[in-house]
Amino acid sequence: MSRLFADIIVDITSEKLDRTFQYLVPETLISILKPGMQVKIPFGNGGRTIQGYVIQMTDRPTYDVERMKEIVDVVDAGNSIESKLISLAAWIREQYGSTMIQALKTVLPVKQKLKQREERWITLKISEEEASKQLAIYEKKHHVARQRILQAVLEEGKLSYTLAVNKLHVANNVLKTMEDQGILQIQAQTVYRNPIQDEKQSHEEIVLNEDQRRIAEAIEEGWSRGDNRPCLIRGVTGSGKTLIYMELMEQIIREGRQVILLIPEIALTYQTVLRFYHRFGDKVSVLHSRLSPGERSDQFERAKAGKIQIMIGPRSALFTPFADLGLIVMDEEHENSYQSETTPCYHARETAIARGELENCQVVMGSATPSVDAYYRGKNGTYRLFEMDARYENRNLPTVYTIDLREELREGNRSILSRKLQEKMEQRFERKEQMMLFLNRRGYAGFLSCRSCGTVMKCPHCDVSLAVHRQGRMVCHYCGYETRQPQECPECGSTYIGGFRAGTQQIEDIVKKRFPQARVLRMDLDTTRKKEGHAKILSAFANQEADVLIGTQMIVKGHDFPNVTLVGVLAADLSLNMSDFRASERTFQLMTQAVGRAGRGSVPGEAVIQTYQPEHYSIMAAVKQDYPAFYEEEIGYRQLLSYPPVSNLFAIHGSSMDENLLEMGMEYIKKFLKKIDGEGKLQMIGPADEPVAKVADMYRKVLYIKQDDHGILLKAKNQLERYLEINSGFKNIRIQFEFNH
DNA sequence: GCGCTCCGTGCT
DNA sequence: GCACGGAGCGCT
Repeated sequence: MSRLFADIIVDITSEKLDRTFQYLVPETLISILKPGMQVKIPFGNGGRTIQGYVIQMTDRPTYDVERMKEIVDVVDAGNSIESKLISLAAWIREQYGSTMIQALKTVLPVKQKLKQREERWITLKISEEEASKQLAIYEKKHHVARQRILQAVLEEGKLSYTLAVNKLHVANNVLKTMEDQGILQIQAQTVYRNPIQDEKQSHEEIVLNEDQRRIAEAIEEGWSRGDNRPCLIRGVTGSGKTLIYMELMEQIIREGRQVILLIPEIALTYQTVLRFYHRFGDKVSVLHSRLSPGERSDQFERAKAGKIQIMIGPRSALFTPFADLGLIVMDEEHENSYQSETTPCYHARETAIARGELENCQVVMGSATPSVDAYYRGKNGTYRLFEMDARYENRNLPTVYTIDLREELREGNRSILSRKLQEKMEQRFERKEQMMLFLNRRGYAGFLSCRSCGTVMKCPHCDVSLAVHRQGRMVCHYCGYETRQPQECPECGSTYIGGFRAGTQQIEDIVKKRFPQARVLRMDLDTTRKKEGHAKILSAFANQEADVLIGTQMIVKGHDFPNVTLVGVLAADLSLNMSDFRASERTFQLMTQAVGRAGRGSVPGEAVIQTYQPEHYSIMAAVKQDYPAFYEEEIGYRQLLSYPPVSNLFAIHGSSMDENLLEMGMEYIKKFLKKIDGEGKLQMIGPADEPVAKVADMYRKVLYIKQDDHGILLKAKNQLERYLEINSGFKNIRIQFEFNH
């Protein structure tokens, strides 16, 4: 009879031990033991017993069986926070395809060495006079190391410990002895940084308006009768969703439970956090990307110890180890920063709901423009859907002008600024009001369109636009279809045909040339690369040090400038023609946000949207700020083409330094999937090059699989995982999985 | 993370 | 030659 072995991870919180160790499974545990379980194992030479997590079980040993130790026992972790988070890691692993270690590391952050945030200082404990005497004694005794150190402390007064050891070559034990003798003092300054500065908590009474109260009460009423479905609030910008969150949070805190508030990284500004701090005081803590891993685990420790009740942060805050988590709030649910870009590629929305189910906690999401996925589930009853259409303080919607760029060209205006936009800009300069010009450019692969009739070159098989590559090639990133770039438009025959490639820099030049008096600020990757560059530009603009702010997506997300009364969208099509089935959705969201930026103060705002496709539903709906209209159109297309959320799309991403090997590997994967899929249930597209086909010398390909039933896809994924593991041919290919991304 | 071994250092 | 203690290693 063959023996059973278990790969066990010993202690995830230590960097040095983030790998597995193999143990024998005793007879008595064979039928009980499962991956994810906590076990007691002997570890190290001292024969001590510690706890570990079973990652996977196998009958093939990878270590000398003679030297292998046996699992002692299974630990009943019961309801501990760790065991809940480990179940969540197991869920992530299953859903998104990664190793258990990767999943565990995502969920339980690795502790950094303590020394990183500890700076030790050496000072004199005796008077300088006594020190001089001591120095003479050392000289006599030929204690050179002690002489050196004492001399240095006498001169400097204060000496860094690491400097003393490294530069002065003084051994640690020497310093220890001198400390013991009462000559030196070694102080460790542990820097605990609370991200929020101490500010006064104002207990101002906040009153919800009728709409807000209605929704808050409805949600709470549902909870009280045991309805644990996630809640989705669609409320137009300025309808006061935050107040509803606060009301619900207050309720949960009163019950003695804790809350996680997820917000997109980009919205994590001081002002946002301050609002919650004012309301909830030092119960609140904040995570953000600037925190070092050590500081991050500090925050998690504080949460675990019950020192805070509310954690605010980006998607990783989702894994805060609260003992009795009662509510996860997810603001701006549609934001794509909720999608993890590194393995495991989890989505915070789905993962939040999974955690909610595991820990019996509620999930509330909100957005002015919910993702089609979430709204679809709201409509079909998987989520509870609440809608608010009235604007808070009854501010008016901005007036929106749609400009057809084809017409502009026909009438002889080749500038990127339409005549309407120029006219509106002129007015703002006269009235000393501010304006924003928004270029929704993302990625580098441009598309090709006819400047005369607006026709966009599309893939004949996939209904996505073709991406322009070098040497006049056009490629479909979904199926790999490739064609030569035409010299004239296939629809109207015009030769005025080209890719749209203007950047923010060019636009800045054009604006300065047209309006020499303009004070212009530009915000894009170049100008925000420097530390705090982002905040500097925004505050300069807020202080009205400039009239025009030109930028990409980042300028339209969550920043309120009361004096901005005009927003210009330079080319709405740029995000519309990305080769991606979510292009329309993203365009609608961006347009809606952009338009929403105009007129946040008392003066009514205006917006100009320039486009080659003014009749496109996502632009027409954005102009009217009409989410339901957009959704109805969009879901129709998704249904027609079997895209998520109606169907499921499973992506297998492969990357390798060796292009041929990668191509072969991806074909093998396809063959394997065809083999296990006897009835032809899996609809495969590709393999094809990724939109960016080569990154840092790694070639990248992708294979898509469509299937209505998520379960069938999961099964195929699990079988494929086993296949990849067994076949050594895949050693030099990195395979990543993604669901519905 | 923890115990073990190795080795530099201090002292006689 | 011996005692001490820190650094680094390996743990299945």
